[in-house]
Amino acid sequence: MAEKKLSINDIAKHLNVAKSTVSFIINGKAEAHRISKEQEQRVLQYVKEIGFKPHYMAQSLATGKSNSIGLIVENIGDSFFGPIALMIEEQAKKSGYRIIYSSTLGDTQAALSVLQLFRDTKVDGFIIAPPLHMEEAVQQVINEGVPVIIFDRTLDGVETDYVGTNNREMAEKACEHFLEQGFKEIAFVTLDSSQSQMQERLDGYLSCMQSHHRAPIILQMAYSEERNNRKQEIIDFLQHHPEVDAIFFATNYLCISGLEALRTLGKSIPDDVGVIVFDEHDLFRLFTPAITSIVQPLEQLSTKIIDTLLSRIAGRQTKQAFQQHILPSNLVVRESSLRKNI
Amino acid sequence: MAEKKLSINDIAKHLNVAKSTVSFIINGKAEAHRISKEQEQRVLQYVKEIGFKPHYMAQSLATGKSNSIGLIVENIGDSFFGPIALMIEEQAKKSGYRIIYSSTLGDTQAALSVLQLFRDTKVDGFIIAPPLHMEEAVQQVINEGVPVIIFDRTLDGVETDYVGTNNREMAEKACEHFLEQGFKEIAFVTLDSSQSQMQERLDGYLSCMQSHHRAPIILQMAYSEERNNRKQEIIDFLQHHPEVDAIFFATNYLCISGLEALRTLGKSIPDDVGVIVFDEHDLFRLFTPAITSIVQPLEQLSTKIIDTLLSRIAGRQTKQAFQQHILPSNLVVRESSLRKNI
DNA sequence: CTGAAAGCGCTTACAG
DNA sequence: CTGAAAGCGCTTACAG
Repeated sequence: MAEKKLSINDIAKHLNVAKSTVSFIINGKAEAHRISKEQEQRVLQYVKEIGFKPHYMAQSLATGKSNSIGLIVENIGDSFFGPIALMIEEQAKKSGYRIIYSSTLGDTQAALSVLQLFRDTKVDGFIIAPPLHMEEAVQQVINEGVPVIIFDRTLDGVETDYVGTNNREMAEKACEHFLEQGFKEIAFVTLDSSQSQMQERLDGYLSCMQSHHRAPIILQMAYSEERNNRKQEIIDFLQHHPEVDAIFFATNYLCISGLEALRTLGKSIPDDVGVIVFDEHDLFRLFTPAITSIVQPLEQLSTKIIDTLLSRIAGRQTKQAFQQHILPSNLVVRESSLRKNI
Repeated sequence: MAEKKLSINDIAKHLNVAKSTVSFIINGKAEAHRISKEQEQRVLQYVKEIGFKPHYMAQSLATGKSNSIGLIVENIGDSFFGPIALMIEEQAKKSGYRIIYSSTLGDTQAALSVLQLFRDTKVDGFIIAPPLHMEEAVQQVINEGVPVIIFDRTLDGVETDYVGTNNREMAEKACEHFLEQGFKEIAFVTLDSSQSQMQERLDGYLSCMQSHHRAPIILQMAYSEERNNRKQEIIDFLQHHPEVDAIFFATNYLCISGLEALRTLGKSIPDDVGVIVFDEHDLFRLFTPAITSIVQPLEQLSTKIIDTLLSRIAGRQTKQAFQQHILPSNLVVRESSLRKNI
């Protein structure tokens, strides 16, 4: 059954030409090497006939290119990273690149080891939403000349392209919106993470509270927490803070746990507690009441990420300075943040 | 900056030993080749010192192994495939395999071309949730001796391992549950796809209806349909079938569109219409009312898929017959399928 | 116990 | 216009 795979060598022999001639023709460099049209046709014809496909590994070894991109995200099964990964893949495919991915689940060790693995694989470029403490390792990759795009959260002191959203501004906007609607005691439920996007969201919240002379009420949780523990932790928090009449969740999964907690406590939204969440999810659109969300422009983000990377790989921008691309999100106001009787 | 990458050759030269000796030692075959402990220590020590990592591509080219697995799913951003991909990756990582993935979005052409791409990459094995008409291409891969695990839907006539769930049985069970709860006119909303898992779910529904002498009411939609069109199509369908008092959705995304449709129509669940859906989603747990779901054992499925594949790759099961692993799902009854006033 | 050599399948100066 | 040859970095019979 298993037909023997033919090589460029076999073709050369069969056709009585040099290996290099075949190689040139296959790679569309026939003209550049002034190979006769007849030769070219003959080879192309035969290549098609036997369905020859070059051996990627060999090609990679010889050229030093792998035609693959390493994608390192937090969780490929997440409603933020999943769709982004899908779109990035679609675009990469058009340019002939494969995606090798890995989910870190926020674990720095895991991220470091997969970064090493991908380096060994000689990926042509990286797209990374890094966990904490990746600065050094990522900088090293960049120093080796491999293009890296950082997204979703920045990496302090690392010089490379970044794509993200206006976290601080949107958080502030969400908070202001609560106040405009007459909510007074606004809690912020977030991760105990010093990742930049989390810090920015926190900053936005704090800044709003401060300028309105209100005391911040904050719950910070571990990323690794089990879903059930998260729910319980939120319940405890709310019981210790009965004054809270609005909650701003810093991520979609925190909000999901939060909605479970509110349900358990029998709190009604938005009458007892208003809700806003950073990031979108099918759940938030369809929940009763629908949840006000800060929606990131996933498609634009993906496009910007992959375009920037491909340009770097192609070397078109080698001299261009690294850029910070901030694509603004959108506050989609739904029922959960509207005071009915204002 | 970019330090020159050292090769096995450099090591050999530096240490004054043969390349092969270094290779053997690095690959733990020192003993088998009766290399002296001192040599081994000396080499290992130096390897560690300079942080040498073998070049994967070169290794692959020489051995014919790539240490990577091709994962082809419908949509990596989906709440079924996303989590499965995450778990498969976690497990594969432990055994030193990378995952290269691609989403087909149900498009056979896309799937064929990525299959070819992965073959050229010399992946060591495939995990595929195939779209239609992949029989021939997949069989060809198998014939070349590359292990393939098919999951979620079968491929007619293709001889290989399969991992899936008891679609037919669960669909029947869901339908029976509706009837027990006093629902009479049960509609089935599905894809117009002849994929096996869809057919099995349809069969289960039909069989239940038949044995209770009820006429089936079916809506079949295209996978490629835009979300908004899907919603509208469901609205039209329900308006043409005012008798419907329960809907069984064949997939999670169909149900999401369905919930939007019901909301637009102002129908209340379960009083006007009961709802059950095949597959789980955060939305279904937290929706008001919570939606009864058929929950697949994602973790078990992932484990079975990757274990089976790794065994095949290791050649441990070459002689073992191909197997059909059917892991049963669970009908999680929630509010949406309970008749309040029965 | 160890080393020289061929080979994996390609690319690319270089020489004619 | 075309071909012989070296090289990418590894592995693995084979010979001593």
